[in-house]
Amino acid sequence: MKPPKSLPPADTRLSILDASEYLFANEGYRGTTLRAITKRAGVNLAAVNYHFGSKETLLEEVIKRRIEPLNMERRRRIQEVQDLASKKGKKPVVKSVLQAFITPTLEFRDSEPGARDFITFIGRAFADPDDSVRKVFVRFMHPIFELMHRTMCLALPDYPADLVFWRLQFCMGSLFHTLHICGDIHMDTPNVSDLDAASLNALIIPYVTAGMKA
Amino acid sequence: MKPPKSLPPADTRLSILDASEYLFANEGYRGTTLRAITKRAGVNLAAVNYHFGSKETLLEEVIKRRIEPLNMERRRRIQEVQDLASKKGKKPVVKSVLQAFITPTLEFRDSEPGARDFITFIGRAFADPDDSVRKVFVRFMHPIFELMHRTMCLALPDYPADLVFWRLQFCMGSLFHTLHICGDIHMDTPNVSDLDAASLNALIIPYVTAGMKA
DNA sequence: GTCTATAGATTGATAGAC
DNA sequence: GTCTATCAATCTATAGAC
Repeated sequence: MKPPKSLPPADTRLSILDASEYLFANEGYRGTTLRAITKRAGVNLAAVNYHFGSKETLLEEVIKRRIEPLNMERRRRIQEVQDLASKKGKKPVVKSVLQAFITPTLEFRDSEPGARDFITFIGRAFADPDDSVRKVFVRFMHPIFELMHRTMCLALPDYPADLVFWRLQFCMGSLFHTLHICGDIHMDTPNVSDLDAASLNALIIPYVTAGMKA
Repeated sequence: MKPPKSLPPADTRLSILDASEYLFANEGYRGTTLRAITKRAGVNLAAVNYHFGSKETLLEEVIKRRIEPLNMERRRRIQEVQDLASKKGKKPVVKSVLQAFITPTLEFRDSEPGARDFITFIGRAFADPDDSVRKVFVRFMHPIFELMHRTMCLALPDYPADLVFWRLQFCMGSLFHTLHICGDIHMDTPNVSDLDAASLNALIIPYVTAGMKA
């Protein structure tokens, strides 16, 4: 044990990121003021502009911090499903492709403190009325969605690419809706917020798999 | 033809409702200022508070105007499916129950000018970071969702009510996501915004039906 | 009912001392 | 790097003339 040196160092930059993540997820980007962020982070108001330059740059950093490792894992699993299939000279399995995207999303939610807030944020992000929020998320998600689409087209070679595109959109809709209703700290929706990753996964995978193959 | 009397009368109250609907859908409730509304409506800034009392009451009226007739039609169709089934001594058909909710939603979108904006608004509403928006929509939607749940439980008597609940949520997620990506005037998503009600219906119904029965 | 003018509060951002 | 103080712009809402 180190001897206690005055106050804990508490990285200012990190505190701001954590506080912003919580507030952006639960009050929205527009509904979150720099004053609310710095108060929650326990830092000075001017610190946000010193460390991040602007509220918009802060948004970008909040998103980037979590989505890059998450997308890395998604990409790894999708690639794995594709490689395993091609090694056996078979098509990828629809269910496995969907799991490669959805399961790490749900697991990430329970993996570390704060990640749950971010996942709620994702759930709202594509419907966010604020342009800047949607644009940042779309920019990060577009490549991985393209990969999903290509892989799913391999799994369902007889389906038109447009149909696969729309069905993937329906899957995304189900997932995002689930993520934000589970994260809604303001609404009193009983038996919704207390499900863990495994239970949600067990509920959603059979549904989207059947819909995709319909 | 009447002789032109100075300027067209242009009901102030109605102009405000139409302008608010458009702006709430496309810029969000928080992102829409009373100044933007009155400018678009071509009326004086003070008119909003004179006719509606507050921005929040205006929100309520914008939603109520469209959702009451829409929910009436949904209720009528769900009831019809249920009655027809019980008259034949059979279970309601899963696909018909889903259609009774989804099809009027999509048809409403193309039924009159402005309705499309409102449907986009619905698509975003349940993920809206603003409490007041979610609360108003939830209040209007809760009874009709309960009716859907009861009817779907009749259609799938061997499925636990909780499972039916979650699968209905997944259906709602797919529908809402579709509604707002189709209405996104800011994002450049090709071959998304130009689909009519019938095409969307033909895409989504087989998907949600298969998922529901999975 | 419609208008101008403005109150009163809040916002993101910054200048400058320490 | 952190702080106080403050600017300039914005917001909702209202008072009061017409």
